[in-house]
Amino acid sequence: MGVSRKQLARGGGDLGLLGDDDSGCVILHLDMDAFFVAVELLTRPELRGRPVVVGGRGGRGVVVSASYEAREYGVHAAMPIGRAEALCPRAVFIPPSRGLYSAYSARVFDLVAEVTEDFAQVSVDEGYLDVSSALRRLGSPAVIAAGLRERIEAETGLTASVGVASTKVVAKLASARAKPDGLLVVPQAQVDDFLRPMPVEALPGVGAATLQTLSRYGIATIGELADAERAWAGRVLGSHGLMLHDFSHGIDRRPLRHEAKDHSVSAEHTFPADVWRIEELETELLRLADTVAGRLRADGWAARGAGLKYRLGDFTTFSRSVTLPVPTDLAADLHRALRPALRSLREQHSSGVRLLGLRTHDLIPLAESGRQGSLFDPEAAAPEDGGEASAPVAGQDAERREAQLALDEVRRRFGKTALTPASLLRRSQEPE
DNA sequence: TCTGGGGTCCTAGGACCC
DNA sequence: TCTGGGGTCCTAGGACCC
Repeated sequence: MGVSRKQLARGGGDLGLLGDDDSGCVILHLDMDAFFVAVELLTRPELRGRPVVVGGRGGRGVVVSASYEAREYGVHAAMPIGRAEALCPRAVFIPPSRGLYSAYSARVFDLVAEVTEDFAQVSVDEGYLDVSSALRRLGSPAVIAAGLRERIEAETGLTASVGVASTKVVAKLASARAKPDGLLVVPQAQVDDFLRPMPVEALPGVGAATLQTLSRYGIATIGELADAERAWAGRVLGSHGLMLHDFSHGIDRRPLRHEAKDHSVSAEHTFPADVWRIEELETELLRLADTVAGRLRADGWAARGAGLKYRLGDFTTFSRSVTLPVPTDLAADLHRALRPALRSLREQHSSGVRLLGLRTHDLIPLAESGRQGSLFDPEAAAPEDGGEASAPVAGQDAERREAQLALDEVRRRFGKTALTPASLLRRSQEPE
């Protein structure tokens, strides 16, 4: 597989940064170009070259992905769909098909894994590679990056941009600069020249709040942050500030792959119009519980904690969380645990509700065995003082089976689409 | 123009125990 | 009777990312 000089120069040639000195630049950041839109275009090639926007759910949706043609009109991700329509009325709007994107994502990361096992996928369309162990087999980092881009395009029809540098933060900024369909190497000697002119908000970790704080102190570029004292950044922004100051010098202490501390599974729903009736809120709570519980079971987790997210029409958001009496992966348990919180929030705040969310946290893995009731680890269920367990394991087993049977029966009778939350609700109220 | 959905990480205060 | 500090758990909220 030959890598042309031309391809190496794409996206970076005008900066004069690219080139032979990729020594030590073993970190690659791979970022698919307008990924969701690009996948849609594979099956609708007639839309190529036109402004295309993936996003939707009429009314309250946001832009998930916009083609580069649409971006010319100022359309970008996270923008309300209504505004995108106003900016670019002739754009084609496509509702997202997440399953399809996951399938293409898997194909892309299969190709990544052929380069090196030492990679970290950070989202469907983005990941980091450490190619130090692949150098002897595949060539220099720039050659590896170019080869990977070629293979992805050949095998999937999708284009990716790649940044090559010695740290994650610089590689990420490099791939952003290379977009679309580009490759950029930032040699170690040129990191400062590359970073300093950029706006601070280009740094990952600088969002609206941090940007406001920094601008209060007259800091607008990465160079200005780099010139500030590190200790000052720590005083103003805490540990976050220390990391950002490091970033501004191209220093990134984060490991390539880091194990998440707080794994969680959640679901949320924004209503088409604000909801006022408690019955409707409880129905939605049950629907969310069923979604989350199903995913917990599919992934083999039980939750020790559960939380409610409650957002009013004016966007003020409240959260309530509880520690569950016993770890669970059942919708009925989650619903029962959070219903009192929902009711009390409804009483405290009389205005309409825009969004309801349910999150489970403190997840523990279920035992692998097919043993029924393996969910309930006696140690977790029993009080430490050795006194009487608050929830005898056998009783929990029975309840678990019963609740599952109830859910299954409703599904059998009404089918999945007609999940009849009302009947589920009735059942889940019975234990009380 | 009016703000999705699924996540992670951090901080801070109060309860409780030693 | 008053006063400690450290550690851990729990909860609420905020910031950020894709």
